[in-house]
Amino acid sequence: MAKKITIKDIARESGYSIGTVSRALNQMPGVSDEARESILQIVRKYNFELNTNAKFLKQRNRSGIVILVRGNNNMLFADLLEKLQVLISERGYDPLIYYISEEQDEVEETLKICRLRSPLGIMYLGSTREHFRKKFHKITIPSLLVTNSALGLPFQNLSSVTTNDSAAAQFAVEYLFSLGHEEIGILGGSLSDSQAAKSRYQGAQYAFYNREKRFDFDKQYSEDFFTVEGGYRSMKDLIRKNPDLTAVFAMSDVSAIGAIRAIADEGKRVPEDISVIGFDGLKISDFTLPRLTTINQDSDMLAQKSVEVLCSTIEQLSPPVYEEVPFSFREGESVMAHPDRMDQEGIVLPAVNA
Amino acid sequence: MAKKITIKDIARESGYSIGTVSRALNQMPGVSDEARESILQIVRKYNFELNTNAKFLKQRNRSGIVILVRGNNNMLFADLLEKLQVLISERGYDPLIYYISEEQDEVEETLKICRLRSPLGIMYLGSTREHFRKKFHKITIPSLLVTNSALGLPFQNLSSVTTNDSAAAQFAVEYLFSLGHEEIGILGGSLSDSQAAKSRYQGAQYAFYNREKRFDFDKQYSEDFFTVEGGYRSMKDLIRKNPDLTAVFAMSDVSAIGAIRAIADEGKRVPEDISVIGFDGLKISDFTLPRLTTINQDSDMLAQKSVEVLCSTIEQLSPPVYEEVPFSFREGESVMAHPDRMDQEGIVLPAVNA
DNA sequence: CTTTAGATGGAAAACGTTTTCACTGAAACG
DNA sequence: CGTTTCAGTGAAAACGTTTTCCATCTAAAG
Repeated sequence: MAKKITIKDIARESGYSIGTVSRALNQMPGVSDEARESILQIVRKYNFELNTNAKFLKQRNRSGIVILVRGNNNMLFADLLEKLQVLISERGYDPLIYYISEEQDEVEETLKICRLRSPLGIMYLGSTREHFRKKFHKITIPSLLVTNSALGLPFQNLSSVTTNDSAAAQFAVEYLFSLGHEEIGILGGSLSDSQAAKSRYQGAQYAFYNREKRFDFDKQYSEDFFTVEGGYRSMKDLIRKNPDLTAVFAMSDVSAIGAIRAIADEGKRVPEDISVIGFDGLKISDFTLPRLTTINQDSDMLAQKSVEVLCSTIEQLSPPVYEEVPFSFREGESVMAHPDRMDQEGIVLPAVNA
Repeated sequence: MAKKITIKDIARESGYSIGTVSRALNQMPGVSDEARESILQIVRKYNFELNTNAKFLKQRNRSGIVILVRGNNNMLFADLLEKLQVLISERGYDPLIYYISEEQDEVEETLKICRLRSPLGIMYLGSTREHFRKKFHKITIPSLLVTNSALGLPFQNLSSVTTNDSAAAQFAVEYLFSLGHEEIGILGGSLSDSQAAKSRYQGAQYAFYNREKRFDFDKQYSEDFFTVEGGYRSMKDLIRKNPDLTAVFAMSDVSAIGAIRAIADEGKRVPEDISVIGFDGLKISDFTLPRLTTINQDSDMLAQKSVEVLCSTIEQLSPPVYEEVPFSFREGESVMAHPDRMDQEGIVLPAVNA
């Protein structure tokens, strides 16, 4: 490798000053077309590239937006990620994606990243455990939870964009009720760690309340990670605690897939013995056996709103926003009417209202 | 962000000079234990970290390694990504993740990224379409294909780390043969676009050759994207072309899941009517109905080797390396012996030899 | 002719490190 | 005791940019 060629060399050879070359290279105003052209020619000749370290050192990365993904098990994230990245780029920001594992401390990692890259804002995909809420005050740049509500949290720099989890969950459970199910189980992520889980749990509770049904927490609820294994374990747990279960609301599609496996391993069938409704609307769960009946999250709109909200809080230093995106319903084959209700007459679907 | 803290601040607070702090932080000689300890304490207190841009600017080296993910459908990638990122960080480099969609021109995108970030190297997750191979000469920095072989390509800066695709595919098909299947179908990604697909196809052909079986391309092969939908379509296609099929080798787990759905939609059962063997060993495919029998890719080792190879080519400008990682076999429930061969006696598993 | 304003371009100060060099004081040596 | 040595330290010069603040130069306006 020949000696590294710098902007200074370009300046010398072109006869213009360093400042002018820099401006020409960054398409800034204040450079005549003539100068620009002659500079670019020399740049091309030497295949010159600005040194990124110097560049970023100087401008202190004033364009980065970090997307922090925690625990990549959630397949919805993969979909969201790509869309987020594109939208962020389109707005002229620079998307920086980081993965951290479940074990790492998201606040400390955030601080580390901030120190390193000084981003303008941060998006969190999949996280608000208790811990996070306790330490978040350390973070002062505009932030956004995607998929977990920040409503009610006392942070002036933390917005959120979520599906209308509560309404969606309520719909899901009412749907099961409307099909004649009485013994309905709920499984999903940790209520204390995941705000999404909490909202969905709450929505489910409304459904019980509306129907004046009793909900026995110990016999009808089980929580674990939002993973296939988690769903599997929860379902096993539920069946053990309540063998009469005829329907289950799983708070994510992957959990549902694990749950379906668990049901099969217990020698029962889906949906004949136990109906399962999921949450997410993953592409893959439309191809499983049985096809999953599920609540569909609108990843396009989630991504779009997320970028919109974060950028506007960055640009205008506005107060936090808690946006909700409507859900939709996707009918598969994993839910059927309760055997006592096989007439199918008079089943009225609850309204899909976000 | 709480005001940016620099080495200067550490120096002031510790009472030592900037130079000493720098030496302490880089475990260089010439610092007393006492000074080192007292400096480190303050560093810990503020969670201070050296600014990489400044550091690398001074040292005249760069630190970025780009991971370019194309088409995020492949769930294996999510797993790999996190591991790659961690390993790259551990080596002192700076992982930069970019997603591009299937439609974008990966070479042009790479060049754009290079202009922006001047990375030291690039890893490609999931891509070597024809197009890529045609234009790759434009890229001159050390590169690596993860999961697609670059063996035989005429590029001095392109290495690869793959599972031993050919051997694995050969094993898979021989396994089906050993269970008495004769009418075996193959489905997967595009042979002209995906080197992985090509290698797996080749391996499968060896199995046919070894058994002196004829392979009728038109009736036993169908290709589509490496997605659930792709698998679904291919399987439909295969069944139409060859209704007597009793076993299928799917070149990815997601394809296999789509294929299983297609088989079900045709009114047949897996594995009673058609056996399906997959490729990847995704966690989720161990929970489907039926559990998928599959070739397991060792994502840990893939990640580790990838980082190792790319870093060493970066550091030593060494010629390209084409590393292969051994596969393993995971038995599920999606494969059974051919009805004519139900005795099960004398079935000898082919050897798992990568 | 002046005056003014708008382009254009240059000089130089950052940005946060690493590293060289020179300077300490104290221990080791004769 | 004087000299040498040496580990430990600090000061300051890079590293290659961006960016601010001026200084020109031109052309239009008065």
